Amino acid sequence: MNLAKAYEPNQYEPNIYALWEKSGAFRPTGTGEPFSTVMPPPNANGNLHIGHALDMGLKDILVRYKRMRGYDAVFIPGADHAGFETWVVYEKELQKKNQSRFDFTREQLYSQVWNFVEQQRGNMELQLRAIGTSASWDDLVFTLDEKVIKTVYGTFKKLWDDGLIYRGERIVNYSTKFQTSYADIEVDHKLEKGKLWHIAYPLIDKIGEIVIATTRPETLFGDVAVAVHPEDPRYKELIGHYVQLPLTGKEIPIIADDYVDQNFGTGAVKITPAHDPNDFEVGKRHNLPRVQVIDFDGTMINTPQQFLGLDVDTARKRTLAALQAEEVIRKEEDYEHTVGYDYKSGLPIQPLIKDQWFLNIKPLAERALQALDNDEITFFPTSRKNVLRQYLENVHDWNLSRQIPWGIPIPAFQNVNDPNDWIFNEHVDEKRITVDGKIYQREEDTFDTWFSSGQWPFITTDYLEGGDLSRFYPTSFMETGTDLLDRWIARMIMLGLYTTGKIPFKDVYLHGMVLDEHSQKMSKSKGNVINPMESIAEYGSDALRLGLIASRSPGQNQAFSNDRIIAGRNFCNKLWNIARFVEHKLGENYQPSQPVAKTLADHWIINELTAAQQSIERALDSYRFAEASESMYHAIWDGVADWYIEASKDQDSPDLLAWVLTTSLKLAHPFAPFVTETIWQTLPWVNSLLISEPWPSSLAYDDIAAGEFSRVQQLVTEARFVSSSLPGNEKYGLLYQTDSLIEDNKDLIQRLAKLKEVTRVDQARGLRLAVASREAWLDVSTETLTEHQTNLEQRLATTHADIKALESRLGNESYIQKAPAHLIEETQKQLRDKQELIGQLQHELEILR
RNA sequence: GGGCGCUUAGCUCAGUUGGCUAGAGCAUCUCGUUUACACCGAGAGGGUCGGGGGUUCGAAUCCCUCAGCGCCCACCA
Repeated sequence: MNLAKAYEPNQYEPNIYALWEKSGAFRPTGTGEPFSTVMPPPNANGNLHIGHALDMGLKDILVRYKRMRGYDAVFIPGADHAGFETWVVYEKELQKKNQSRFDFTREQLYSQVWNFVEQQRGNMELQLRAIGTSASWDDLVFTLDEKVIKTVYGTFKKLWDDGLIYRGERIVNYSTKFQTSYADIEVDHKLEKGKLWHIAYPLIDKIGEIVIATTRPETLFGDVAVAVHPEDPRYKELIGHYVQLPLTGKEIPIIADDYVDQNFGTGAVKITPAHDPNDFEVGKRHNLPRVQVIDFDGTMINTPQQFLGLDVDTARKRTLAALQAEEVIRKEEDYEHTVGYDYKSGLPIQPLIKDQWFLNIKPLAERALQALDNDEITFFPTSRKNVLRQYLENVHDWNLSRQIPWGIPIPAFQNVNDPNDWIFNEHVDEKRITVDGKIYQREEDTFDTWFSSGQWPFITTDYLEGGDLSRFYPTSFMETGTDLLDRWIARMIMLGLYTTGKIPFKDVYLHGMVLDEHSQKMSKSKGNVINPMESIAEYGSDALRLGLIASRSPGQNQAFSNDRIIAGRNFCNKLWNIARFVEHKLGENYQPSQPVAKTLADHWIINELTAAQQSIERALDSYRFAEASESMYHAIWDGVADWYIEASKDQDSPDLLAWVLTTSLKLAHPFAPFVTETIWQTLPWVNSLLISEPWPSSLAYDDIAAGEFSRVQQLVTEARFVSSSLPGNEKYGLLYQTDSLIEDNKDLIQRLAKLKEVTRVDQARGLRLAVASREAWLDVSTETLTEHQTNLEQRLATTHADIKALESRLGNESYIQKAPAHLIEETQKQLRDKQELIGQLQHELEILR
């Protein structure tokens, strides 16, 4: 088969993927030790970004590697309904049509979004195929599949029965833009320069005033008290007295509470239970009323007429103006504090009171901490374990409720006659149900997406049901972005341990962000996004994968640019051309016999590839992807292409050449699946899929012969180096006296070192090559030789310095006593070599003088 | 206020428990059309591993300290 001169990935990739998929190669084989990894489900209606390509690439390398090593390997794919994310997109669609969520019932909205997602869902899955993901598609799970909902309800019920679920009125993080509450970790905290206003509240039954300090004057209308520290001498006597709230005339009490810090602000705090979590707690302790002045849509309510309906920002300005007019602002100071922002809209989060479902997660977190303490889960990088521990030690109750229709409905019903009577029931498609003669109305909220995602490993493996894939739980390898450590990894560990009693995965690998070439975050607005699909179209899927994993270490954000993809593309082309050479050399009908090493180069390349294989294994077994890929890259490019292929032009060893090609393809396959399989399919002697081939097995070789080839290399390298440093671009001849290595490899040496000829002579002349244990001269004229003298002198000087260093190391008694024997031996050998070299160089200089 | 990480060649980064002359890709310079590949080959230059101190026979690697940068967590108005 004639291969084109350059590898054109687009011509082959889709067919190769189809070939794999049709053959069933992605499915677990059922034999061997189980190895499993679960896909962090990409948004079903989204497009893959560069992070996904890295994410999937890393897992796919491992799965392909394990598969070849004989594991019963599975990569379980998924698709995420991405509750809130998708909802935000869909709500925009509604707005375009001038519609609002309030025009529809939950069921109507749910089915509308379902259709919306369904239309675009194929996209993401096609893209996963384009990046070469060898996922077991038959086992794909969508996060709204029935079995997911069933399992989630089961978990919810268990938590409910264990008394860990409660419904309560709390201050929640509320997005007034999207009209839903958030979990704590979905709030972005930003440090901001603001103001602290000191406002005087006049006393009612006494002369004087009390000055409070606040950053949020607009919430003043919701004030129900002023709190001071019980021991504060400034205010002690005022406790129990009343003040008049400016602008409203409302009378509110001065109360005492330990929570107040005497040293902050004025030592007097306005208490607004409806709009501040601390105040909420104070309010509960003192049995204060709650006055909500900011509505769920972000506008003012329950205020004097002039402020009604204003947005928070405007309300603040007008309030301040009004207070100014009443002359009650005593001071205005600059103040830096953190403000919570909606991670999606960028608008401030409002703390508002809402009835929500909470999970008391402390007991689950404690269990997870135990697992961490027992090292049941290994983290890559290890430092993330402490980050996770810190998070687990500080978790607060988890707000599970979301006020959006696109998600898994919370299976709870409320007694219409008794608001405190809630029951668990799965009939969420009915608005009202009757149980024991009582009528119950359903909860309209849905679950936080992460509540179901947190159960992903045991859902996708059907562990609770004991399904076909249940043997894969706990999963072997979990890999995702560092940003998901708390929102996903932590929850999977907690919910996995709680529900199954087992850790959900043994190893966690976290990758950093893929940044642009200037280490900036990629974003559409900056226009610095590298689109994986465009890269694939231009350079090929393998090129992208190779480029992404190069020089990348776990947990570290790293810059990325097209250069790396191009380097990957070039490597694929190199592989391609190796194959082209080999196939041409072997002929169209070649059928290999058992390969046996004959030439020195044969022994050497077996040694090289075996060493590379071992280093790839070591690296991949500890998830050092970049290192594994680098070993593979250099073994093939430097070892196979630059030396072995060149050598094989002179010394024929067809069976071994075939072995070298197939071994190279196998070693490269996890990293560059498409090009290796494409080549594999062109080999006249194979009738299989590379993806299902076993990992290479070793071949016998002779260490000494391999070492001999290294000596040829040394000679060649020296001849090249000296030739290139000589004036002009002549080809020189090589002269030698008695040297069987040179004698036996004349042609090879001549070709590799680009020599005019290699000749045996009785009387040597010219320039002696500085290679230990070799007697060889470049046949140069006397003039050239003279010009080369400074060169020689320099080498002599550096060699002297080297010898000195080695001698002093060996002269150090502590070194001899404490350093390992092999190191000392090595040092001694180095010294001997250098000494021999210096003898040769000195001899050369004497001749010149 | 806590925690994590980074500082190594012009650029972007590797460097596993301390141990060969500290590496890679890209970039730079010189030479080259040898029947796989110019998406190539051969060769070269370029680093006191952020500063200082310590432990050690030996430190980019471990410890202390200083400086600069980045990220995450946190309900003090």
